[in-house]
Amino acid sequence: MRVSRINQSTCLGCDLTPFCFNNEKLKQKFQSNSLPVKRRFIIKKNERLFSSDSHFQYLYAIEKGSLKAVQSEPDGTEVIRGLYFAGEILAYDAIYLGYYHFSAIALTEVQVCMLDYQDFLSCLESNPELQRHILYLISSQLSMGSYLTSTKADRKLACLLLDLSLRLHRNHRRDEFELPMSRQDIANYLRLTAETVSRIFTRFQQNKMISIKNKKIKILQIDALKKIADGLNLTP
Amino acid sequence: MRVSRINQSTCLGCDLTPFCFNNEKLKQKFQSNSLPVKRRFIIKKNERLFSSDSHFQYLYAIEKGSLKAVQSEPDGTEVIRGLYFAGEILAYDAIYLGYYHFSAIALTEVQVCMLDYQDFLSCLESNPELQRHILYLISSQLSMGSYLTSTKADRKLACLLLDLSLRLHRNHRRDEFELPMSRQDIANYLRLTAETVSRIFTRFQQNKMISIKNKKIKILQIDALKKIADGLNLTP
DNA sequence: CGCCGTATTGAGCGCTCTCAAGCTAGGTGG
DNA sequence: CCACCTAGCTTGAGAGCGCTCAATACGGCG
Repeated sequence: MRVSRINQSTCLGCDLTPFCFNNEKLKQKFQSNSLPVKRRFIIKKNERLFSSDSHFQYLYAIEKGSLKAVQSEPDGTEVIRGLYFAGEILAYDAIYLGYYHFSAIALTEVQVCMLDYQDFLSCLESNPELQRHILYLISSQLSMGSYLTSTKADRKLACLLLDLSLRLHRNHRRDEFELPMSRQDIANYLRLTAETVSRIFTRFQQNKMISIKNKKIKILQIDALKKIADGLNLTP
Repeated sequence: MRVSRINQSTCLGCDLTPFCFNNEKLKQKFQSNSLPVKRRFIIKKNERLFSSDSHFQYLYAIEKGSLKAVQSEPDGTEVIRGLYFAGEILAYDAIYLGYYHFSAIALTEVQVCMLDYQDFLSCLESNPELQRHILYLISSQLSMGSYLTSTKADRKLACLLLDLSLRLHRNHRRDEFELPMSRQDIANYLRLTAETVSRIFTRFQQNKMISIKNKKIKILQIDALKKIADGLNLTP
């Protein structure tokens, strides 16, 4: 992994910012020598943050950019098991397993911050607010990507677009955004083919629900999109 | 909800047993008046433990029996979002939402134990071991049911059978067990139809991988079943 | 024994996949 | 500047898997 250390002062924040180990609040509570080891760095597009099956030691906070979680199937194919965006924490599932469940690969240039899990646990002991917060954060992961179980391709794609429109900008929805991934990656994540994704995109455009220019997406009728995401066909 | 209080001495254990509030270890640490409110009771088959959208207050530990997590879709249909078995804790996802995401309905007679979440958090503050344990438990939920995203019906069903063979007996695999649910429930959970489930069951039997007598399942060739679960067709 | 909900089996349809052929955008070199 | 190249995207035709609808078989229970 190529690592460029960057200035500490450039922190862009994440889900743990209110409890960040750099915060003055926490500095007062702990001796500074007990603060978690922390490094912040940038990886380039298509580079790997960590590899599947490697030993779990760090949680990663994404400050900027997007990542995909890639898992190898027994038959050799690779499936995308998750998408992660700026502000989010990566690798909660490894807490249980003890190793990373998947490889994390940058979809764009990515700025991350690594948190030593053991140090994190030490911090947790004397910080009840952080205890509550981390349970809250992990709990939120349980309902993520539940739309993947849908059997309808247009429904899955509508859900993904709504998901992206929120999560690409730290849960502030925007009706205009840039797809951080290829059609093939979208298809892989949704368990479809790139052809099907392409066909549904054109259908959505014909219905004037969205417009697409390369990777630039604009949601034109969010209510119509939400109806499809809810499994309600416009023409039942 | 009909509730039959039962004797405290009949506790059958759960994932939190090593840290149970009844444990002598913990009794020594806390004043007994600060111990979480706790009730243990039994609900009958098809009865509801809690309802979707109702206010989250309790986590539930299943001591005995099986439950399904049922969610209503906007179009009125109901989908099964999860299955829960003896020893497991229910409703982690509600921590984030503040309300229950789904209704929990008993597939069999069920014995549960309710844990007030606020009291649980209070307990957590002074118990670092429990802090680690609860993160471990919630983390384990993140990889649960990941096979639902598979697109192949036989693969999903093979995964479910292997899942059940483990989780029905507190993670001790048995090659012989009783299906706790109907074909329709299986189909609903796997996002298939009851007909497809039935057809695949007969195919699995013809291949001598399993035998079925009503709800009694016996796994005859676990390796063959695992190959299908891994997405490796026997005749590629 | 007869009833009714559940499970199995069959025939035909539709959605998504497969395979194959164009198309577009962005980059390279003459 | 433009011809070319390549990877990604789009579009089309046909096949396959799971769904729909319908009929039949089974099993628990009165």
